[in-house]
Amino acid sequence: MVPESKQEAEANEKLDVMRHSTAHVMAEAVLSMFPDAKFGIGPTIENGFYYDFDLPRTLTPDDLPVIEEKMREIVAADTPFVREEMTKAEARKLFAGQPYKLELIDELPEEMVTIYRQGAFTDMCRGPHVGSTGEIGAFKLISIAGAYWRGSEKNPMLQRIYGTAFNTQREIEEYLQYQEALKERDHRKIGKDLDLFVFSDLVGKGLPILTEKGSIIRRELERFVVDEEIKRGYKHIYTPDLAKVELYKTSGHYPYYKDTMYPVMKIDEEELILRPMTCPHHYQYYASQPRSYRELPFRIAELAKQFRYEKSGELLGLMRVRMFCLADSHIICQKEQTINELHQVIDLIEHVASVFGFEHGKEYRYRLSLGDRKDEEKYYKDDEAWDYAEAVLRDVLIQRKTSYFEAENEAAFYGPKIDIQMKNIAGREDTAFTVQYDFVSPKRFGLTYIDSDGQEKEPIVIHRSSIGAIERTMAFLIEHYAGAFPVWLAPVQVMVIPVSDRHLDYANKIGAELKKDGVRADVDSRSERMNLKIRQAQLDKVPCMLVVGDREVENGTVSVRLRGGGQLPAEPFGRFSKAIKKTITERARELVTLDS
RNA sequence: GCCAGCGUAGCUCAGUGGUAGAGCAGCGGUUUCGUAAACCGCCGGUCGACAGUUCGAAUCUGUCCGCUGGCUCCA
Repeated sequence: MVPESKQEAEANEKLDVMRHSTAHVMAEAVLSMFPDAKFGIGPTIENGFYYDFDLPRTLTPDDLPVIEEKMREIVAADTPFVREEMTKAEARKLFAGQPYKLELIDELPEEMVTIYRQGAFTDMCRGPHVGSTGEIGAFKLISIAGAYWRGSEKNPMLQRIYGTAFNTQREIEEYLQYQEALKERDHRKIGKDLDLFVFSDLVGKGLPILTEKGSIIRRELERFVVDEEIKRGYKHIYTPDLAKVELYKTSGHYPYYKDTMYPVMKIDEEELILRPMTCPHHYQYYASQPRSYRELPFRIAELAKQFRYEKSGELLGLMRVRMFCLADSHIICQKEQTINELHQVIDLIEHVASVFGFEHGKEYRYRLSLGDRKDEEKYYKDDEAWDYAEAVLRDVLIQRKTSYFEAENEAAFYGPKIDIQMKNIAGREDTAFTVQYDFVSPKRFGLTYIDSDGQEKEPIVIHRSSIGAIERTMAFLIEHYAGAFPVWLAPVQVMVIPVSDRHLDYANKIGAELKKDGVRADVDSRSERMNLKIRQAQLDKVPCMLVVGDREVENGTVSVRLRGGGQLPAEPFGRFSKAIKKTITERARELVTLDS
């Protein structure tokens, strides 16, 4: 998101053209292997390209080097890319045996289409392309995947080949090495290495078990958010994870969520479901008594477990699960209070993000998620309310002078939202936090308040999550810190390491004192060498190691080794203890700062 | 859910038709050591599950379960 210079922009554009041409060369290679191949589309993507094919047999990874070899021959032959224009009628004749291309031709608004030929391969394509196949740089085919034609599961599934291309072989190697390095940050790998969470086939997929260490992190996050919200005027409550299905029919969620809800449980003439959302429970709390305008904004918050059926192929570690805990809230307010409330919500989210060290424009970006007036299946019908709500959210973002992007067809059924989008290590973007404007629920539930003029009026609801779904936020944090958590989140904050067994008493005394003060300190009392203990504490990413030997016992000091490898001179224990406690309460990201 | 690949000890992995191996971890011992791996020994697996082919299956086939990469979907 750093603005690129003119030269960079030109170089990137050139690279993009070359990648697109590489996709065409791959298509030619595939055509030579399968003369009956039907072609889908073959665009460029970040770092490479893909092409979708309908082939007489499924591809295996062994096919990739064969295709690559064929591609190299095409590049070596240095055949020119030839551009041609023709009428749609002519194009239909040319692509008579290509049903997918015919479909695309039919949908083009222009009368003329452009085609590119190179060697035996002809494709309908806007271009541009490199002059000839010899201009193609270094490339490598990466993987095979299934992909529905035009992205709809109702369409046939095509075979997609992903490839990467750069100007030089060296850049490819660097890129591949970088990809390998990213795998080391994958929260699933770190979760296993640091023993943060596990899965059991018997418990079920998408249902993580947090270990003791993982649970410490979660508890810290929960304490942090609950305290912060209570400070900011939220009422923190508990509501049941189950509800009668009628609740969700009343709320209007049922038709939109029935595919993602778990089946109804019938018991004693009642029909219960595991809740996919918390909102209707919160409305029932609000509606339990008549409300005055003096009580608004009425901010209800809960760490709410929610249950959603996600297709098995969509599950991803802690990032995508079937039961998650959302730091959820519903703010019921007067229409004229919404803008101020929205600012306060975003202030809270930005505060949380800054404590985590997530930077706007780097780790996250704002997405204004809009509805689609024409899609009455997916969105509640009320054009005027949509226009108003979208304008309010847009104004809030503009008032904050923050950059954002707009996305059509990403809203909730009850209104537009501002989503805080974060990228995971694999480059996939997900919603971390969300703020939603809801003009539907108050009507559905008959939520009202008595205004100062004694009239009964309809409020607005703002749905929001402050630290998002805790599982997902943990996943983002694990990847963000690569497992090296700031002290307040670290499962073990201090590891006391005696140099030899005779220093154990002193080590235990220090450990006990830290624990008494609420510091998560462990003593590595095994009969092992100090070097091994240091190594293990390093691998476990323990922020502070206190090495204690003869010198420390004698002087009542500790020798502080920091996770980064940095080492502080021997410190009086009291001074270290004070410093670490300060680091923890402040939720600082520095490991320890010793006052002079 | 769909397409493809994968599943061997707690972890990382070797073993491709003749009946299972390494390193680390764990356990027992020796060592008592100053900032990222001391040494010796031991234990550990119905090779994801179930069916089939075969004289014989970790290895071949089928079904199921799980994981990985995509597609679709989403906090």
